[in-house]
Amino acid sequence: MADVAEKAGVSRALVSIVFRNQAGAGQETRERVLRVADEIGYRPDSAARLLARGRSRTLGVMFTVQQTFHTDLITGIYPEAERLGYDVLLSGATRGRSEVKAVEALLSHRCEAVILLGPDAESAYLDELGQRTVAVSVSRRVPQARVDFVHTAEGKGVRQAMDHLVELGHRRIVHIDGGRGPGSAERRRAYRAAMRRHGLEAEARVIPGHHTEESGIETGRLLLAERDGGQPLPTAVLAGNDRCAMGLLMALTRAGVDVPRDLSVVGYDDSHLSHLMPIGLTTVRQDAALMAEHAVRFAVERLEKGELEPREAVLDPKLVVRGTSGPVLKEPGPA
Amino acid sequence: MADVAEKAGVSRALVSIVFRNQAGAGQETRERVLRVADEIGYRPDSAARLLARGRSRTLGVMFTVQQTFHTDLITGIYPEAERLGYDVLLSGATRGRSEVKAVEALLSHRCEAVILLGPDAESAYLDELGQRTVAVSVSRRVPQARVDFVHTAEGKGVRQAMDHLVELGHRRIVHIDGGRGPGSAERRRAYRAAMRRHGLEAEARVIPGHHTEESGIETGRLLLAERDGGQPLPTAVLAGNDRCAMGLLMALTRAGVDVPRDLSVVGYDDSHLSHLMPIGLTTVRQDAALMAEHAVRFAVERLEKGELEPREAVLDPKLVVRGTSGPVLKEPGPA
DNA sequence: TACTCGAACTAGAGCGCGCTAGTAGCGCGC
DNA sequence: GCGCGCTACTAGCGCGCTCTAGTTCGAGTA
Repeated sequence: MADVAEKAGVSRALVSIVFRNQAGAGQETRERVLRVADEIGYRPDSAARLLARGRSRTLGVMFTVQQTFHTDLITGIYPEAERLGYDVLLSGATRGRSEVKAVEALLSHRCEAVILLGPDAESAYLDELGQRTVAVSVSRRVPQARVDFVHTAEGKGVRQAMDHLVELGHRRIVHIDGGRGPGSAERRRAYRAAMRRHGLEAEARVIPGHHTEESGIETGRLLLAERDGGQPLPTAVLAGNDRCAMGLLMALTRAGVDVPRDLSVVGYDDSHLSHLMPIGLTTVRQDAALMAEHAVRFAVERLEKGELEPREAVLDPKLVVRGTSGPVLKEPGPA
Repeated sequence: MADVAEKAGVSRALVSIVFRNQAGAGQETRERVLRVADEIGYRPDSAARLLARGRSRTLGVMFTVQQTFHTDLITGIYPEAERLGYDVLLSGATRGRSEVKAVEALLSHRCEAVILLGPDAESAYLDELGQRTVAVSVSRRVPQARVDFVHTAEGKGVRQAMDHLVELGHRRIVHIDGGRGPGSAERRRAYRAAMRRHGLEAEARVIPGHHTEESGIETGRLLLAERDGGQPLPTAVLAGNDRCAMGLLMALTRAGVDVPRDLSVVGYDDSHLSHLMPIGLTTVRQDAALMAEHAVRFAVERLEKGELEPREAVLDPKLVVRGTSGPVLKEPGPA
């Protein structure tokens, strides 16, 4: 910085002003400083900057590396953060790297707030985190903790999906749940409620699963095995999320089951995977861009408006009917 | 820090020593300092630490948000970096956020080196980057640039795949390439060479594509349309990567084409997607963990051993035969 | 006793910025 | 001619830490 100042024939302070885009520098000087900086290859050192300023204007984002929906969220976080003048740091949780570790990395890099995408950590930890810093949880509700919360109205989404299936004549509708994954409990509950509401209580069946392709495949195998054992296939499956639905589809299609003729499949998320299949996945759309926007805004507002109470944003999901759901054919007689 | 020092009755320097776990402090004092720090809730400020130390011991990783193989690499980068005592910062390129922007973010956060996963930026930029800092390119060869390079021997991988297919009796083998994606040029060249070597020059056909599922689906549609127009399907397809192979599989399976009976498909990468399909994707395995390890090690060694020349690591790919490749049935007569 | 030596500790400069308080120069109105 | 306000710029302190070059002190050695 001193070099730039000298070479441009100004003081360091002026260079600082130029780089902060602040008033107080002539147009001509401004250009000269920028040109010289470019020549030298100078770039403001954010460590020093944030030390001097006392603020880092940086948001940390914790995500799970393999979750495709998280990448959709990240795609939405960047522009909104930039719009509000914040930097974004990513930290991934992987098999060998726990969420806690990922979050600690963010904090030690001086993030002012952390945005947690579908966190799976214990609520006690999340609460403590919320006390220590500004935290936003996306998708995962943490009832007692001091964290903002952004999610879609899971119940509403499931209800729409179920109404859609029932309208198509489905009765044997199975739900693969997402274990203790974010949103799973709500979806499970809504599924049960919908079955009850449609008088299908007796048919209700929740198969334990996860939010992964593997889980879908496993369930597919299970259902096929049952069929081969004489038990009829369900006519529709409501999967825990799109990845699970994808796995299921692969397993079933592979075994000659025609989707949606023999069986309808509905996913959840509308992650970018959903468009991929030639016939498209019928799914409950969570607006990732909008969720990301809310998460960023919550964090920034808490940072800038002092001690706000944590808030909650509930977005409306929307059923997107594509090719994997269709009317029930004639019910085959009891096997 | 000054508070801690005062309350513990020592100098700030001593507190610094304790927190850096350095020699030069008595056991008793050490404990007292730590206890006091805990009471006050003191945490060393990494910004100041970084500024004072002049080194951040942080590696920046630029990746493309939707590329599943990148997530495999990231999973491998974390543990190796930790082992060598380095922090990792992630920065994603997305639709609205160019690679350049992602890299600049890393640099301004004081990363000492950047690891670029399958970079797509112009070589001029990469070279400039290599001059300015320690840079490692994974998968993408940048001939003239001052960057380390980690990749798999693309030619070898393709050759193995092609030998496998030819051995199974395939002759009409088509290659969907990856455009100007990392490794694509090498794979394309190796495909052509293999066809020539097997005397199949006349059958060689490269269909332009990308490293995405969409591209596979599109190609699937194209091939099906050609079939419906009277032209026979190829008997095998070598896709540009796994994602492309996946898209292709979905399109074909969906249309009633039996893989591998009617057509064999081979992918590239062995990303975690490959295991997913019930029959498994035959693919060329790139060892993500090993690649990640090399990339990290290159970066760290260049950082610590002064002005080393950029190096290149070529790993051996390995054909993984799973369920999507099989022997050619009787060749149907000319349509 | 006089010294050496190492362990335990301290003073204080400096890392690269931002920011406050200031100065220089200039056109303006009265 | 004077004060006024405005723009363009500068001096220099301080952010919270690390690190070098010390100082102090007690034990060991001749």
